[in-house]
Amino acid sequence: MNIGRAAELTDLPAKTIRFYEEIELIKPSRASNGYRDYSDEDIHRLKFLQRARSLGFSIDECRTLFSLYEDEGRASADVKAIALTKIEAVDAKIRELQSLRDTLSHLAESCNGDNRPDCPIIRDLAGEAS
Amino acid sequence: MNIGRAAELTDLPAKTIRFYEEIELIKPSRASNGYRDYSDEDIHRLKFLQRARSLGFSIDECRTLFSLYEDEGRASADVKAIALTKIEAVDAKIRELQSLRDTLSHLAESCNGDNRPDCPIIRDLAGEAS
DNA sequence: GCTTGACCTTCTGGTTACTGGAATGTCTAT
DNA sequence: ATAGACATTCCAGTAACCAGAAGGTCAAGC
Repeated sequence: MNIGRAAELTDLPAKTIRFYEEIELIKPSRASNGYRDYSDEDIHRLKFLQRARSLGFSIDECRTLFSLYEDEGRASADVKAIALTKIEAVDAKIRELQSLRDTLSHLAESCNGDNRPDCPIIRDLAGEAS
Repeated sequence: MNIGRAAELTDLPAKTIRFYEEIELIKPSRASNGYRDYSDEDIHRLKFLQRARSLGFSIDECRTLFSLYEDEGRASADVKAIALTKIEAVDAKIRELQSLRDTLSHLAESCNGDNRPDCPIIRDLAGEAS
């Protein structure tokens, strides 16, 4: 099937699908007219990618997940380890953003938000003690 | 003063300081030997940038904050609006990450993490119903 | 005067994961 | 024959830098 149909089925933009081919995540065959021709197996891989990416895994992690997927002798511990590492990274990011959020709200709350120029946010950025 | 000293004072890598010049956030003068020469005012601007970036403001937002900083007739409401918008964006990102985290922990928890190949995480990615 | 090492310069290319657009070719239907 | 929807490749741009190469400058020590 053509790339347009593959895009529909996988919820991925055609551009992205071509990109995945360029970085060798998939290797669809070509029809006689030069158009890419996606098999059900290709679609399956693309869906796998779509899901993994939406779960926050990087392209490189997707490669690893792919190889585990294809490895019938895999240990589920290896897959779980990747997931746990990702969870830790997400947690760290959340903590970072929450701390950011706290600082920003403190600053915003202390600002009158009126017509006058005096502003604790600007003072903070300028390094002046509040 | 030289870029190395500016880097020390502002907690920014020299590479980053050169980059900020390239995108015209600062315009240090040059000494006769061609070396960049940073004034106290330059350092002040760099520190402002460092702080604003660490608070999560984009380079473009930094430009706006700079112009507000320099505008003696600014309304603090304008600054506050930027901060509030940023807080909303941070909140949205946090919510997104938390939802991600939930999905990932569910998957991880349901995985034995042993030597056997059977793995609900892989099954999920492969689109198989659990 | 010469060397060494630390510092500076510019320039190019890489990072992540795409996205947009131009120029061109193909298919399908009227 | 022509229009419109699709496909192709290739180039460039996004955000905010970082790494490294090739080379110039400076201060200290011998």
